[in-house]
Amino acid sequence: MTAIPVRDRLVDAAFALFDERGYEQTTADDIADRAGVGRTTLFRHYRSKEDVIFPDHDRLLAIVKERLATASKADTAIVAVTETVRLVLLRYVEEGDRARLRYALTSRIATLRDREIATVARYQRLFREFIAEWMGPAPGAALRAELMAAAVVSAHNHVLRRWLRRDTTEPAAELDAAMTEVVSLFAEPSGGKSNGTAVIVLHDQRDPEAVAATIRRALRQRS
Amino acid sequence: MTAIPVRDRLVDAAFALFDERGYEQTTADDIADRAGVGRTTLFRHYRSKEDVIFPDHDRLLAIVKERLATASKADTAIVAVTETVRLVLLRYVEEGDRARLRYALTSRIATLRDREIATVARYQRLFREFIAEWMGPAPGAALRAELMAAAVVSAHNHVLRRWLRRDTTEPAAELDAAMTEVVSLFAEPSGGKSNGTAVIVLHDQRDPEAVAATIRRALRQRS
DNA sequence: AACGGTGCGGTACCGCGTACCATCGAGACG
DNA sequence: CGTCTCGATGGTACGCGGTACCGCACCGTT
Repeated sequence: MTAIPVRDRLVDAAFALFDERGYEQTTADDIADRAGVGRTTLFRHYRSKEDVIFPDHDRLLAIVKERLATASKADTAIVAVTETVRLVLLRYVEEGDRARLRYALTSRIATLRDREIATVARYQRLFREFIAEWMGPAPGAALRAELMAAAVVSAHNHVLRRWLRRDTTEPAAELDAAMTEVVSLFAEPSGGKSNGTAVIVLHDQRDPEAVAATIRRALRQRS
Repeated sequence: MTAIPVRDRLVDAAFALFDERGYEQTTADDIADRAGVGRTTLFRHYRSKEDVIFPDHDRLLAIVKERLATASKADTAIVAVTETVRLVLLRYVEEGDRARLRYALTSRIATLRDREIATVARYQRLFREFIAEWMGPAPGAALRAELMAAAVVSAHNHVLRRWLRRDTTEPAAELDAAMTEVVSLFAEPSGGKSNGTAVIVLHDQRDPEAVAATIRRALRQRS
């Protein structure tokens, strides 16, 4: 009769009840009852009441870790990060309206919002460790790795939220653009060791003084 | 006899017990008992068991909000952010060993770590809103504001953790350096509107090609 | 001395999460 | 076909965090 697995029935019941009565007004018994199972079974499949409406982060975290680990070539590090972030974004997008309903809940309920933030921090940690290893033990690299990891995750969340709010229908393209901006923020000059004088002539829509200021800043940050 | 206020006694008891038995092995009754009060009194002063060992974030959040709100001059926006971040850092540093003990706990106990992360996110939100308003409704400003807020908070946390781990004795100076790096990352050319061609001649220790690449990147991120 | 406010303790209750045990159904095997 | 095993389920009881409510003692005021 009910070919739908217990886990899925619990998820459906939880989303429906949270939407109807609100999160705090829904007890674990309510969810189990609507799913047609006992309360024990609920906690057997999900660690907590919150877990029911959150995707399987453990699995996705493992995927991210694996994806980053299998990219040791120094040159492809940024590519690995970008592709991994896109992978995570697409996971959410695939969920469709379910992700939007979760977003509506996390926007209203402080408990769920905190939970979401905590999981995001775990992703950020993976990216930070990867970037830090990629940058090596240079002085200031730890800070730069932390800043870059934060930027990567923020870019992802920014685009994801825009998609959740239906502000965009092309989340993948927007993520690429956002990641391009992130990479350009942290781009370092290539490691050429020779000394010299640079003379650059360029056409730009802005005030030459402003351009010169930009250049001075860009070079200063490298020293 | 006991001139020490109830609130402080509870904090002392909580830190001591968490350190001795661990967080989960300590019940709310244990804390109240050691503080010489009833369990009811504990929850009258602190919203939850976790709250006892966390500083008064509500108050500090209000201070941050107020500090940012009283800085509308466009030119001093970065200064306002920097000074506000330093203000928060000094709050922690003033706590001394108590902050370090809390750090030891948040490093081990997932529940407390998640709590800490959630509060940090609230600070980040304040900075994001302030920076976004400062940047105005320009296209891409929302993303840049989010990235910058994340960077500001990450820089703060990076330096704070270094101080907590006794990796530095000059947290304020290190924060200034970190914030300088953050600002340089996000520095924009001044808003001159005129068109023109820039010719720049500069002396630099690096390969002219590398310098040119840096400049192209710096200008591209503006478009 | 009567009064009201304030801080505290005690009790009861709800709900989450865990531990433990009983049960049932689907094969495996004699 | 009977029985045994095993995995999944349900039920019960418990610990603990957090809330609501009530009663009490200690204040200063009038």
